Amino acid sequence: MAQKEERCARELLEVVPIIARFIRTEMRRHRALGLTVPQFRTLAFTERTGGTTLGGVAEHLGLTPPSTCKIVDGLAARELITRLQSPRDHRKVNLQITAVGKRVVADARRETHKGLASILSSLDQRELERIMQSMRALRMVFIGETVHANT
Amino acid sequence: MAQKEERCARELLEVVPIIARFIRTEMRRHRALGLTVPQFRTLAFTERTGGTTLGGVAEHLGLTPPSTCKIVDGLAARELITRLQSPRDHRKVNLQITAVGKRVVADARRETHKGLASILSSLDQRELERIMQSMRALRMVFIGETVHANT
DNA sequence: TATTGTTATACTCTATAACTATA
DNA sequence: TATAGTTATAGAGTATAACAATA
Repeated sequence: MAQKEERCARELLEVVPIIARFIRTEMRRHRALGLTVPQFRTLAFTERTGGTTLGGVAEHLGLTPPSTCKIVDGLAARELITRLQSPRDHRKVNLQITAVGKRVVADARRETHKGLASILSSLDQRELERIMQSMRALRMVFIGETVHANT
Repeated sequence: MAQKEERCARELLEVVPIIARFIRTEMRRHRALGLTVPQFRTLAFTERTGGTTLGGVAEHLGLTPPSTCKIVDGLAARELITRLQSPRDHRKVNLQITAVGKRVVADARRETHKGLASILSSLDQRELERIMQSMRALRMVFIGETVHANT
């Protein structure tokens, strides 16, 4: 056995990169927004947590601190995020999404959802339901694996 | 209506990047092989088609010719692929996977499958079946969308 | 003139190594 | 001494624009 895992793995390896590329392109298409996927995820995480640190973002994204730092650099330069020394521990940096950041991430989310939904519209309700259940199952196992923490 | 598409889109937008990152990391982990995802996909496509052209790969990956050219540069430098002027149309370049390329892509595929399958092993048979069906449905709609052609 | 591929240039992602400031 | 973050450096992905060779 473990044969079904094997076949399932093959499907994921074929299909996930295709959808990932679609998302990336869609995210980039709306030029006024112009977010990359990690930038989008960083903004969304910072908003969802109501503020975090660089280390928190790094763990969420599964990236090293230097990589994360550069992504945050870009967001801070565009004033989508603020970066302030933590008063409790001066080594830490508190990240907060700005009002503009909130608007941009909401717009990017809406536009990307629209692009995805338009493709999904050719599937019937049963298939959509199945995909949602699959995504929930995958999220659980992959998030359990891909270190995570909110600091 | 269109509400289920919308929720399904949201799930995809959350979960796909996580799995994509896992695949990328897994692909890179086995350093002897050291393939990136587009390199892997290029090799796999070249092998599957029994030979293709640069334009063929570009369409398959959904990338521009210059981007594709650079990816092929890297593969050719490592002698995983050969690049020869087409005898019928001298503008075209025929790509062929080499023996070493075949070995490398097979190893990368096996290792990545192993990594994915080990995570999937915590899911039961019913869930795995559902994921496979979902992936097949998604592949159909996204490949229909993401231009494709084999030259 | 249109097509195929390449080169030039530029930006982002991502990593490792080395460094600064703070605890 | 250990931790949080940054800077330096480097390789790969990706795009647009400009170009060469061929049809």
